[in-house]
Amino acid sequence: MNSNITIYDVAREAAVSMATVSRVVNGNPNVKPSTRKKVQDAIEQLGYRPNAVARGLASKKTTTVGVIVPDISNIFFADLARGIEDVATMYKYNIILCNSDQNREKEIHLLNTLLGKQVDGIIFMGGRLHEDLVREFKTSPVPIVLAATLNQDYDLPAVNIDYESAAHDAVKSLIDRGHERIGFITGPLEQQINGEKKFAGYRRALEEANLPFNEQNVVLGNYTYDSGMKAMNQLLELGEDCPRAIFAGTDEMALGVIHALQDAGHRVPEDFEVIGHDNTRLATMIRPKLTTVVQPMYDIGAVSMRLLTKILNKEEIETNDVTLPHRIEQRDSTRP
Amino acid sequence: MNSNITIYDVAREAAVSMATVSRVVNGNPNVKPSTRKKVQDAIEQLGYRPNAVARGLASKKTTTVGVIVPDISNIFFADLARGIEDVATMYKYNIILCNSDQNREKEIHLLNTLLGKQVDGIIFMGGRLHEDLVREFKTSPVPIVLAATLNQDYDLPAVNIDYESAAHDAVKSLIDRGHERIGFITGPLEQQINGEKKFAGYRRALEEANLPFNEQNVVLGNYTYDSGMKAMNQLLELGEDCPRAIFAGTDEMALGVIHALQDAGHRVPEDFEVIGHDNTRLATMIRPKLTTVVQPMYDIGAVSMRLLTKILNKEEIETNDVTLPHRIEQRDSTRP
DNA sequence: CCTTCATTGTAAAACGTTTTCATTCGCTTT
DNA sequence: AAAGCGAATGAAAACGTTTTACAATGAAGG
Repeated sequence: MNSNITIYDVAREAAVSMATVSRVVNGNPNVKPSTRKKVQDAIEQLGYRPNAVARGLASKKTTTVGVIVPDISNIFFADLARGIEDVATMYKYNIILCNSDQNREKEIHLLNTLLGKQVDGIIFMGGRLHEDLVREFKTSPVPIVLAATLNQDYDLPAVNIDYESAAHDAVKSLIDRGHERIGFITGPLEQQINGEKKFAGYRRALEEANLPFNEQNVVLGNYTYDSGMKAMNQLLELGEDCPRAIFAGTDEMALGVIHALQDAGHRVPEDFEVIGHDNTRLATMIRPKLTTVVQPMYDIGAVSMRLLTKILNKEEIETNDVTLPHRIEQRDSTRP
Repeated sequence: MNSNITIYDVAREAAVSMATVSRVVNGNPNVKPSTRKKVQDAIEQLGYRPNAVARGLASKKTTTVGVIVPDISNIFFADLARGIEDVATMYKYNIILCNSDQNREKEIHLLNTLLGKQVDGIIFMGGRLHEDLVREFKTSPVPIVLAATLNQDYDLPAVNIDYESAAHDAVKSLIDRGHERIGFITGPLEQQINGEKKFAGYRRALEEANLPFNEQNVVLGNYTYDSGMKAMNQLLELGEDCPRAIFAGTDEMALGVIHALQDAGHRVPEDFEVIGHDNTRLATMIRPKLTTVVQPMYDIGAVSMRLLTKILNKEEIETNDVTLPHRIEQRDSTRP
């Protein structure tokens, strides 16, 4: 309809130059009110809609940022993405969303695609940061911030919670309830967040209570419900030695744990206590409701995007590496 | 690093014209192999990365499509989005993702933003299509396809399942089990999908079985878990008259229903049978596992995007209005 | 009434591609 | 050897903005 009408048409209609039209479109104050009015009327009349691509070329700003997540259909990243999008909207940015499936080559490819599209910045989420990816990040022509993603050297802008401490708190709360054997169902240990952080927190809590670490109590999952069930069933095979308190690395796995337990005829929290991690909406959609570590995904997304805007605007920044607070939400999968 | 090097630099380095560089970058066959090689080497050497914005301006194609969803943090739309993104990637498109919150003004605003960004097409999801939005859609300079979204006149490209029939089947299966009072927990009736389709299916199933329609058996929810609980509790207040079979408009509400029932000391499926709708991943994350109508969200997304690419490529199209099959996934919230 | 300095407006040069059209090149064909 | 022809290349004009460098206008100061 109006997609073929240009700034030049508006200029002609309003009998001014295109620079003037550009000024009014961009809110430049150096335009006489009467002229502004004239131009606005012309815009209205013609149904003019500025071409963002041309604008991007001329100004070298696209008001678009790239977002790379492992998988948007994962409730966890979906929440994060929503946080990002909300503050992006607030600052007039749009989001190009990409799924990486945590695949290193895809990640690099997506990064290059996004840079080719001239995004003004990028927000990245991923489990493991390969060195070559980090290298690319560091030489990127636009700022990149990590959301809920650790990098070895902590020298990239990032927003996280303190995973070590969160895991520690969760496990300690279980210990404080009198448990001596604590199961830990974790995601892949290659991922720093599991292997270095949550796991360390688990061990620290044990040590502080002078409890022995027993390898058979930690079992690997892959974040999914099914893997949580499977992991719990594996623990149950320990028989007498099976831990009666479980800390699961994600809520979804925790649900699997609880159902595996219930399917085997056990009661939660009477026979077994379980704590999850993330506080996704799932946590309240199960009976018993899940006690869980709250990782504020939405906030992490929002703060990441805000941090990115700060960098883009060259605002003063206290710290590049922000740590958001966590806490444990007490529900019914642990005893009061 | 390389973001300032242009096609012109490559041309100089390879001692050819920029037109030739453009040719090799775009895979134009009319380039002598030796020249092609020379250019590719220069590209490699300089780390040249084509500027998609300039490209978009010159070619009037951005290989970007806009996606408008009510709320990406909703598992339902997240799945859909993943389907869209996957086939978009397949066809070398990127996705600009926007949340509308089903807000009419936001929807219109987003549409205009996307058109301003010169997307090649748009995929839209939303509950209710206001007339002015439909008008904008019809005059849009780029194709728009509706995903899991109805429009009154069925004259826009769209991908859906047959909601009326799906609801009918669900309710009929309940009737076939001997129920005479069937509860229907629905989303807002202004939304065509509920008010016209699912509701109609519900009534048709009743009629076909010569069962009376009773208004008190249908109660409104807003798609959320909590609203499902609340709705069920409201039904329970009917006491003796409370239906013992419930059809819930979404899985999430169905979970709420089941938990409301369990919290009140009832057993599912022994005392009450429940059928959900959508078959989100939630369906298997509850005990009893949820019997539900499967609406293939991922597929709807994927097919929508595929349809869009067909339109963009001017491929032959059988029909603009595609209906995907549905079925009922039998699980444990209904008796065998 | 003439300077001088803001204030507004203009013209034109970027921005980095694609694309059109013309030209040149390297071979056959005659 | 000339002509012809398709393939390969190049020159330059879009594409629709922003931005820069100026010019014109008008008001204020002397």
